[in-house]
Amino acid sequence: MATIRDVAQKAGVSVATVSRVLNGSDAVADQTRARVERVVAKLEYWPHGAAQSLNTSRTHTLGVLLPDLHGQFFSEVIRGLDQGARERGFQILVSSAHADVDTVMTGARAMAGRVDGLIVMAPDQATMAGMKQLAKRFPVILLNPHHPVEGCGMISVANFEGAVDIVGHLIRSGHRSIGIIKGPKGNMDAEERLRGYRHALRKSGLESTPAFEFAGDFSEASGFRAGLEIAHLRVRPTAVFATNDGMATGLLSALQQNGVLVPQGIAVAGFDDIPIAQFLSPGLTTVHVDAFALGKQAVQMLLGALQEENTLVSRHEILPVKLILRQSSQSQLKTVSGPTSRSRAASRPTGGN
Amino acid sequence: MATIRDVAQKAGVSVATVSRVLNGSDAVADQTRARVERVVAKLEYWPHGAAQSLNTSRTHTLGVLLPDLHGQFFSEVIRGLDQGARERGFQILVSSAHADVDTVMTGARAMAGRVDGLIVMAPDQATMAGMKQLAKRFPVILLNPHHPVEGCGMISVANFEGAVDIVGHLIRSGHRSIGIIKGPKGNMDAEERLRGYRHALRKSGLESTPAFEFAGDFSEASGFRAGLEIAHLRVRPTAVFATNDGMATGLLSALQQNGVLVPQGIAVAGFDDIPIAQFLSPGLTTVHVDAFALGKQAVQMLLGALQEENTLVSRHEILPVKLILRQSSQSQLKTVSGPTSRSRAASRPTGGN
DNA sequence: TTGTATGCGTTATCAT
DNA sequence: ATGATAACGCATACAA
Repeated sequence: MATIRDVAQKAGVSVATVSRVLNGSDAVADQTRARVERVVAKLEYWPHGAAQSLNTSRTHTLGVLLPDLHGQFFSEVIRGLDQGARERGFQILVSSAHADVDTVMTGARAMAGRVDGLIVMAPDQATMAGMKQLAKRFPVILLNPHHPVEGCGMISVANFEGAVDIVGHLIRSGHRSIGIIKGPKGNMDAEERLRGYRHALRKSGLESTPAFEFAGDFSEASGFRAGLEIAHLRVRPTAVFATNDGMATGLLSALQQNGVLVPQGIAVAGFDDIPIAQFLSPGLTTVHVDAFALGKQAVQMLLGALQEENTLVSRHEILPVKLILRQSSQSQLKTVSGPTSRSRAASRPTGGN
Repeated sequence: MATIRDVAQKAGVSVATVSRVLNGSDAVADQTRARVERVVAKLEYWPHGAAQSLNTSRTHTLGVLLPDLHGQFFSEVIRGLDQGARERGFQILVSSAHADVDTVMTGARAMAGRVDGLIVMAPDQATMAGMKQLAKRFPVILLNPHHPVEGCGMISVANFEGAVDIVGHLIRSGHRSIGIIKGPKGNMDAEERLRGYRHALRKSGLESTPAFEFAGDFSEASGFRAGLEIAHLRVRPTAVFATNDGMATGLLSALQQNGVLVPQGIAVAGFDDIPIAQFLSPGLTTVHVDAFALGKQAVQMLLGALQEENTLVSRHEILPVKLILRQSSQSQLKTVSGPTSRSRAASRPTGGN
């Protein structure tokens, strides 16, 4: 491939002049500019990114460190990141599947000299250890960090508030026996949503019983498993709060396969409002989190920090959430008396309880 | 941050020696190696990626160019790409939302000198123009390209075969009036699936009527719109093939909201087998595409090409697909005589015809 | 307005 | 076994 020297030679000018033309410097004669541009086009010259960043110390790239989670929520965040970046002429360098501190640091290490800043998604308890060290090296934005870190920008979803809201909604709808499907251990979103659930119960004089706190890991399959468990319970809760929509999807599926009607038999609520939530049947009551905005906002914060140094000292923003009411929580509790719902079976009863 | 020179100075050796230690050269005394390693650790020295790639001409990074589409399928492909890459010590540089040739080329241009190769996802008719030019500059892998390009590696999903398969299944189930929800224009997957649909009909002596070919763009919302249209039809097809699962999700939702039972009233089939497909109710009959494997395979092909030059000349692999039968297509056509299904209503009939 | 020369942080070649 | 030094491709301070 042609280098800047090839262009200079063929245009009969110095490399400095070519560089000026390329970078839009005004101090160059129109005539020579035209000549250089012609050669650039003919040679199909593209500047070498690594060489550029080597002496400008700017890469126009943002590093993104992801945990192993997948699903629609994360993919929306990444879309937001990418779009926010491209709007400002940046690209994103991704490294994912980070379980422990070591893999995170290895990923970050490979980004040294290749990124202008770092966005770390959902570092859990285990991976938080490295964040402080990273912050010495790059400007760092933490998304939903397990706890605050000095020197890092942070954006958190209003998990606690959202959980309080949605559980409050279930309580106001008349439910007194409300279960929860928890998320992965050590995960901040999971912990905060659980805390909000317990808080809302306590606030209303209800007790949170361990028997109705079901294990989950944010995957559809884990929601399905919890759903099976619930369907076969002798005494079921009248409502279940799945701490993310993926698990709510699995939960709905398990309940319906076992002849438990939603919302008549059990009300179901989720969290995240992923795109398909409104297309489930029944439509899923959930807490809307604008994942796309979360990504975009993170990029903006990071890019802001790149312009004016030292603006990043432990800045912490909260992304608000919003309750979305759909059919899955519209239970008419008064008309349901027995432990099981009325006898009309679900469309595909494949088992019972 | 510390550079290799700082390390060399503090360790009392030359930069060459430090470089040897870092790159595991054997020609260095144990004693000096230990000394250098100690200094590296103390200074927290991390090599500068851009500088390394400047003279090795290796970046250990793969560029990924994405179209504007999103959804679970794409996010799975990206997971596959990322995991395939990280297993071989590579990272991926992402640039998405490419509508036309110009934005694609701009994205690619920003990757010059920063990547060892390129993976371009689903270039449609409009963006195909630039591929040949890209291939002169990087090793390029095309995923589901609109048409073959000389000099590019290619991996395509067996779209045509899958569509023939699934429509054949509907026909074998007794359906003679089968509709389709089409994908975006110019998109290869969409075109091939449509072609397969028509082929399967023709093969069985059925006619494809324009009236039963509904517009769509692979989004849930477009599937929902098509579903509304179908629900309100005077004469409905007895089965509908949505050309991806996202649209099938929207379709199911619209049908159920309008009191059309699936599969009793209408059988539904999708394409892709995204993770939630099995958790929809009814479970979605679809064509399984291993999106994760697609991504991983693309990386393998690209890395293979990086090792042995010239192995990439128009190599074309096909990713096989597999029919997945679930409840959404289990119609008992014989027992259904009228234009509407039997009287037992859907769980939430909010409208109907 | 243009050219020369230096340096960005590495790796690799060639001496020693 | 180790060190000096020339690239890698570009931007820029300084000279002209």
